[in-house]
Amino acid sequence: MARQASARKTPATPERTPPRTARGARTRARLVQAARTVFERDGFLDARLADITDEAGTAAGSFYTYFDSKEEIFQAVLEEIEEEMLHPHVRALNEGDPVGAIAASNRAYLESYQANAKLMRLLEQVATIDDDFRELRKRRSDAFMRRNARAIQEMQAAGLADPTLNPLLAAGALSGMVARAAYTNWVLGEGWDADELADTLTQIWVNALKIERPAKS
Amino acid sequence: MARQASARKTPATPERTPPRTARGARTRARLVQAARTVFERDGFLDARLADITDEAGTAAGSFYTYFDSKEEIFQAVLEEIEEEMLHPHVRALNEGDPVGAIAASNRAYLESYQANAKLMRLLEQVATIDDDFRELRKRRSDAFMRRNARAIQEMQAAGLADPTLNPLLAAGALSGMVARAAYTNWVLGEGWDADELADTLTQIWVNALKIERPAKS
Amino acid sequence: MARQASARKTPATPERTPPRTARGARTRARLVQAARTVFERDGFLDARLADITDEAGTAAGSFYTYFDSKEEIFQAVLEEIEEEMLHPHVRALNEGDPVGAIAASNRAYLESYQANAKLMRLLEQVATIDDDFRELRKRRSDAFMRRNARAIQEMQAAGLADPTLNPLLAAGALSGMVARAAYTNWVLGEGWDADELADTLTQIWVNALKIERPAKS
Amino acid sequence: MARQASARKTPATPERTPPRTARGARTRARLVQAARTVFERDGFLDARLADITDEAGTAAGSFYTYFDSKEEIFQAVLEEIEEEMLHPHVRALNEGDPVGAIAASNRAYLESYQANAKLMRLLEQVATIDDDFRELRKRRSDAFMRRNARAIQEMQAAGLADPTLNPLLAAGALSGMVARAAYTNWVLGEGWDADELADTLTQIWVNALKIERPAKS
DNA sequence: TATGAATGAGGTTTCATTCAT
DNA sequence: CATGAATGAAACCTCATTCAT
Repeated sequence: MARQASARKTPATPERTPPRTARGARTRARLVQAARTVFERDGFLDARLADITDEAGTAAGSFYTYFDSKEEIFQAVLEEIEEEMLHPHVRALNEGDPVGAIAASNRAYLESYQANAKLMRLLEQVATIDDDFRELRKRRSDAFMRRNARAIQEMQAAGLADPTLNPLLAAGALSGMVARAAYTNWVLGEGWDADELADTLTQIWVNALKIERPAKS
Repeated sequence: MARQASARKTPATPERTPPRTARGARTRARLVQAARTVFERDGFLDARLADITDEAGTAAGSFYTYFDSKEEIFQAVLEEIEEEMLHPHVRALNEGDPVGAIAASNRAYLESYQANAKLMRLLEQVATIDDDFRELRKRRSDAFMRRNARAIQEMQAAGLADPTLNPLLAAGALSGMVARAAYTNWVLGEGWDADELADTLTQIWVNALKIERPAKS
Repeated sequence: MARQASARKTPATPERTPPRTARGARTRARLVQAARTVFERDGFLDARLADITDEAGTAAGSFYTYFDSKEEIFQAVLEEIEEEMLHPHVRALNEGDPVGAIAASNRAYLESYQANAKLMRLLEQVATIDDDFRELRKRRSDAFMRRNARAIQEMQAAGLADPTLNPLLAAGALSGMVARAAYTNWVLGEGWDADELADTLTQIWVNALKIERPAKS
Repeated sequence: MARQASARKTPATPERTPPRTARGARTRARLVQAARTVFERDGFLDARLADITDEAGTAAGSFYTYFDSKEEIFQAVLEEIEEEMLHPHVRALNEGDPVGAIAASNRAYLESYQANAKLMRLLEQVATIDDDFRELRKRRSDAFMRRNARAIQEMQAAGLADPTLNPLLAAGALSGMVARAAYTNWVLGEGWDADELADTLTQIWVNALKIERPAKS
């Protein structure tokens, strides 16, 4: 009796037989789109599966053709927007112009955050609720941090940055600062001016690392 | 999953006839203590009122003698520990030794955060779930931020800090940095060394403000 | 998230905090009574928990105050009628009059079976569906069988029964024969005359064991 | 739990347009084979049509090309194995050697039961659940019983068996005994030795009928 | 015929909240 | 005030069955 409950909500297991039909793909896409709408409107917790299927215009049962849980469809929502959402900006802290690189990086992060503010708020909520997503988020910012740490090290090696700073910690702290500022401004609705904020963050970053502006202004 | 949609109960109305008898006061205290235990163990969402009354050793119905909702008892938990938890540290950014003051402030914040890590994680969760608590938290960090902004302004006026920084934004960014670092380290479990972290944060703060170390105290 | 499912349907764990109130005891009793009614009317499979709570006149949720599953309340139904149902008859195969003892035993079994035919049919169904109840039933008939085996051995030792029979197997086979005949007659509705059936079973039993009728008739 | 209430689909109407093409015949056969596998593995109740079509490697919808219900395909499974399963043994109770005939009959029954134990368990379950299959099973054992009854009558007429026994009832009881013993041993897993069991059953049968061993064959 | 997605009724389960004792 | 049982509105999830391709 009693069918075993199959393992649930695993961002670690994205495998699931994808739709084998064009119609299936369309339905799945409608569900993911609907989920995003509902999640952004109601938050993860208050979203009911029925809301999602209603919004998608499918029967309640159809949800389970593609997903096992709210977590799983949330995962799908995230994947769908991975690119537009994930810091696509840190290209080059270590070009010829470190200050410009930092400014560009910060600006890119803030813009992307602002553009996806609803989603970021959502992520913040889910990370708070679900350990798997917390881990996911942590892994991502760790990667981001490590990249920044490397950049700092290189600047230190090049004699451009304060050599007494622990590069990993400094990277962690400064990356966190930017992330937190974005959160404060667009999720909590602080109401800072986006440009001023970007400038101040960059200024702090540059000051903190004691970056020597090369000859040029 | 389920979990009823969180009814908005306002932390703005903490008034409620307090227990009239000694027995009542004791029961209420047991409930608050139990709530803290359960919240810290299971998180706000997964905590059921039944868990709390069980832990407190009272009947389910007794809960409503003192509280109207989970939010309200959470509020009570927060109040009970207001002192031990809330930045008891920002005493003196503007003493004669600004660097020392910043270092002390940061250290105090981190220590307090570490000591109450479970609770902070909890607050983070609840703020994510309940608009009223989000507001509450924001008001608090706003206050903190404004105090720091004033201190920065004073240092700028005294010629001790980079005058080109927007003091409000800088205060917001740097306060957020410290808060985020604490969260990363003790909620997400980053595993940084507490002393090194404190030192680095202070160093960044000092660098960022370009604080001139006075001749030496 | 997601509260763990607590272990289910265990006839092995009859422990559960009993009602602490008279009202509670009454409600529980009403539920068990209702369950019996519904089970006997609809069978175990087709009985819905809602049917039971409706019949008992309680709210749907009240079921879970006392039971975790349909299996568990079925267990309670069984316990409630343990005495009236369970072969309370095999007192004395080994009295002075073995034939009379066998006749009495068989007759008692058949009468009890007939009186509880609906329930026996139910048990048969549940044992077929649920391994735990299959085990339960097996343990019971094993005990019955062993008692009979002992009686047979004693008769063999006393020179009253065919000494070449394996007593355990013979006891198993003959006990099973009676049980099966009862099942055939009152569950499958064979329509044999109860007295004739009892006589024939006894006659077979006596013949099979080659019991020497003592001097008397 | 759930499991839709078993819709009564009548084994009495096995007629259904048989597959018109060779491919159709193959698909149908694959389904029946798969059904047997799944039924034996999971039991009738826990078998889902999806399990069967998966196992058969066909689409879910294809099921309905050949069957209307789980009951109907179960019926087909039974028909497919009618021969190997159904008492192919009662050839000759009434030959010159009644004891030998009984022994052979019992042995054959037991062997066949053991060989198809999984299926017998299944039948037991389904007969418990579905009235039509209960009827089916009853009709079969009735037939078996009547044949045995005739044999007993003949032996009685020939002066070879206890003339005071009601031949129908005795046949019913003794046939049931064998069936029950087989069930106990191979479905409930009693663990008796097959040969000893066969010998004991035969011995009981012979004793019960008081069969006079003829001078010797 | 075969396919595989879509459907939705039906049942279960949870738990905040009320209420009689 | 305390108790602990009763309530019932939500939600979830399954799977036989239908249907467009």
